[in-house]
Amino acid sequence: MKNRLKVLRAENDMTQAQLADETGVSRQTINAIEKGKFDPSLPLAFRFSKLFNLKIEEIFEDEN
Amino acid sequence: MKNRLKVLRAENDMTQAQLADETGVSRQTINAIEKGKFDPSLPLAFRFSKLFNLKIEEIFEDEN
DNA sequence: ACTTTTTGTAAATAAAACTTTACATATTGA
DNA sequence: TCAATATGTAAAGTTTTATTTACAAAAAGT
Repeated sequence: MKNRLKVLRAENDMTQAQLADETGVSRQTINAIEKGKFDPSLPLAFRFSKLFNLKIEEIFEDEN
Repeated sequence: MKNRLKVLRAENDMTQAQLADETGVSRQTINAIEKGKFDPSLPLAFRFSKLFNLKIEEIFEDEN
């Protein structure tokens, strides 16, 4: 599962720590997701979605 | 997190076992998600989405 | 009424998501 | 160049998602 979090952060001038803070997870979790170590839970995906005003499908791409 | 899986199954005339089969999880997992015991992972949410040709947001509703 | 199919549920286990602490490296900026 | 901020990563632990086996109850079909 690919994601555009790094770009979205850049566009919104946010650090990993800020994004973590706004979505209620740890900075390491954001880093791990950006680095593709694991996928976020569905609830967390919804929080990204609301924060960036984008559909989940516009943030995450299910490869395969 | 609410979901419309039960209704979508009904509309598509599927049993929990069939949905489980088509999305690659166990029947108990489908039952638990329908009953609200837990939320699906993001990858599983994408599989429901593709199967029913609906956006994740049209299947799952993030209450709160 | 009886049988088959479907749904609900439970317990034990496994796997994935996420936390905390901690430290190392990279980037920015004074 | 030095200090501060941001990012990458690792290990150990907790929580959440999912599996397997198994059985009971409800619904549907004959």
